Amino acid sequence: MEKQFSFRLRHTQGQARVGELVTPHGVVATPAFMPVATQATVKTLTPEEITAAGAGIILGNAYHLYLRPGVEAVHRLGGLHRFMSWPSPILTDSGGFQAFSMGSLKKVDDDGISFQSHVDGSRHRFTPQLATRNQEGLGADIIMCLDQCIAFGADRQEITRAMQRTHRWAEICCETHVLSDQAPFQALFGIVQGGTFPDLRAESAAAITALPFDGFAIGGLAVGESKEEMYRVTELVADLLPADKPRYLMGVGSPEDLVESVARGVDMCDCVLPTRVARNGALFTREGRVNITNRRFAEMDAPLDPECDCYACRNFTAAYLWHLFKAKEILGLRLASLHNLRFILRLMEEMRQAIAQGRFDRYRQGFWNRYRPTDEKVRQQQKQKWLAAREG
RNA sequence: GGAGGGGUGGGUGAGCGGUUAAAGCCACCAGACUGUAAAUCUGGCCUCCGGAAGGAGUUCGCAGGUUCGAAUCCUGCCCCCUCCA
Repeated sequence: MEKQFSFRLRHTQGQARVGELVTPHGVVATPAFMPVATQATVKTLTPEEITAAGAGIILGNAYHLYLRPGVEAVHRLGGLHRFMSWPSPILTDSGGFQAFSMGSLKKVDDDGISFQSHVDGSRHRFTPQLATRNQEGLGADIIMCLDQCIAFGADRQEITRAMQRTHRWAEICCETHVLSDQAPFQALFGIVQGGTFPDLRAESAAAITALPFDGFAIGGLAVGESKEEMYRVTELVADLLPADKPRYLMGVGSPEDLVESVARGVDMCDCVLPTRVARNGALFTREGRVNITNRRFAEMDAPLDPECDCYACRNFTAAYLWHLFKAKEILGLRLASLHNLRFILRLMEEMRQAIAQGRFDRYRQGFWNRYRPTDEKVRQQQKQKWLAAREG
């Protein structure tokens, strides 16, 4: 049976590209941002709301769904789309990233990842085969290879070993998936690793693009390196990926990073940032991020962002959002999530349009003329503190 | 009228002679969050100087006293609460 997945490149301007992902659940315009629905839900939002915000594809997580409610359960309940009542395309992550983010609960060897459930402490093991079968069982439109993600700061030897494992696992995922009866309905993406070492990235890109993948992801970024480094590696890898396949930069999603990634030829991104940050009161505006809990919003009798067309900004004042957050009302989390998602998805729409019309450079410049990102030093400091707090 | 308990920083509430400008929690003020162990975490929060380290000055109902030293002990006064009449 013929593969029900393809990628069509429509326009390019410089490195930036506009295209379409054709999947069994519909066509997605790229560059696309995928809101993250880790546990079969984009936290606080309904599928209708996510769609209304402009999302054409979302990301689910095979690690979390494997643990709860279980791949078999989702399968029996009609697959992930039906289970969560999401009609559009879904991409699932393999669980490789969890092995990175869950610290002491996991142990990686050459053949897979052994880990303890963060839910009940039970012991499990993911191999490339199982990670692939899990995602086949969930029924996503696009599934990801199991890979090993390494934190920034690891030494070259460790990065190399993780990269080599990722390559070996990629072969196994390909071999496993091609035999599946799901193969015609699912795209399989490989993941390039290699940290911030240019030669390792090149080596990884060569190894991964040699395999019969439907698309290619850049993994192992946004894990602590500076933005300059992240952009540098993104550019380097994107240039080494085939032009006729989609390129997916994993885990990236601040407004400025999306603009810079698209400028370097990235077609897909996903990120928890817009929704997570929203739940903590940080909202995107054209000028940068603001904390809605700040005193200055207490009596602002106007939308947070008058230029925003999201449900929250069309219907409520900043003062009301401030109140909801101060009172810890659930609606605040929902409206904030809706706003940030709409901000990001609109940014993507605007970029697609700008590229198609050959004015992306100007658009990008216009973005930077207004947008002030968070101070890099502050980010690094707080990140360290966050990690320390989680350990202790 | 009789018996007892208590008054601590915006709130609550530890402390009961020095290591206490005074725990913790809440509130308040700010910051962070990038393939979600996240509606979480980190700072600040008497006043003044300092970016910070730190320094100086005023604090534990009010007024006296004991002591080298008091939120902590003593005396008086003012409030509050519980039980019995």
